[in-house]
Amino acid sequence: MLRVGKLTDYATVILSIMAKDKHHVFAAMEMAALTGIALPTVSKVLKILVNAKILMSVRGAKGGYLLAGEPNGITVAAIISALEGPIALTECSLSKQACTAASGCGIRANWHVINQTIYNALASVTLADLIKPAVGLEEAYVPLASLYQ
Amino acid sequence: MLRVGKLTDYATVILSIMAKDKHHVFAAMEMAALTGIALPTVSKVLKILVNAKILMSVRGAKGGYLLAGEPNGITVAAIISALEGPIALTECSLSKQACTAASGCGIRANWHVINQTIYNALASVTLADLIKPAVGLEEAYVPLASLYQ
DNA sequence: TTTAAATAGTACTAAAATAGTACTGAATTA
DNA sequence: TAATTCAGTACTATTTTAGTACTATTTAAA
Repeated sequence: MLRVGKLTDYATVILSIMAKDKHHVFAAMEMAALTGIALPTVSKVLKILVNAKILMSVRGAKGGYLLAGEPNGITVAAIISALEGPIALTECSLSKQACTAASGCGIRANWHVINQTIYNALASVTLADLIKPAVGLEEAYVPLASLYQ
Repeated sequence: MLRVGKLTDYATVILSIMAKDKHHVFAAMEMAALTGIALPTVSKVLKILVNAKILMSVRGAKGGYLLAGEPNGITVAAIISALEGPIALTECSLSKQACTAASGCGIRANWHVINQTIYNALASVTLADLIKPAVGLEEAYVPLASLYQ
């Protein structure tokens, strides 16, 4: 439901490995070996992360990649945005008159609130949190409905 | 980023229209006219919603569709699940030894927490909320990070 | 200075998911 | 019994995503 692509998944794994050894410069091939992901694919993900300024790259022999900042400054929202593109909700696919007449627009405004809320939530979790041991699921409850009361 | 398909979008529009006129039996063709969505597509969405027990159907002449329950009992999570299938996170796409060795698994557990949290949040919003006027964005802040402290 | 190692960028191909359509069958009402 | 309307299935086309290939550029070391 919250569909994130495989590349995003790869990115979190790659970044987590880097976060645990912050000053090590990882070559793409090294990362491919560590994760089991094919080299061209790892390479693609790494390039995307550099463009998003989440990673820095060092070119030439002995080059590679390393985190551009501290793990607690890299948010999950930033990682997802880098891989999945700008946060685009479903754009209005109804004709404008149908939208207004059929009361679709008000719904969409509410959708936007929900999506923004979820984005904010993801922006509050960082790579540093991600490499901590997982918390218990029973604690993971955020009542979004309170926004509507 | 939180990508929901077009059909899910259609579903929210359709359900909102129905929620505003709870006892009216809407024929598929009527709904197509109201929304501007092509009849076969509306029909497809309606059938899916019936299977998910979000809608009831009345067959035969003068038949159609209507809500199976009260708007405040139909959650956004239920609507999304109906259209997008069971909430499937990205399944582990790394080899098992790489996963364990490369510390990917701990990350995935954290992913699961985040996804579950977002699901819970969506489960707290109902169709009744969705047809209310939208709330201001500045209020829409849910600090997920608190889970990690 | 040359060679090897490594990233940068672009473009392409293949596979998967999604959206939309068509058609046949079954139920209900008039 | 005829007309209306939903039920179900299967199919096709489109779009998105994943993955690959290739060339250029940069840097370290021999």
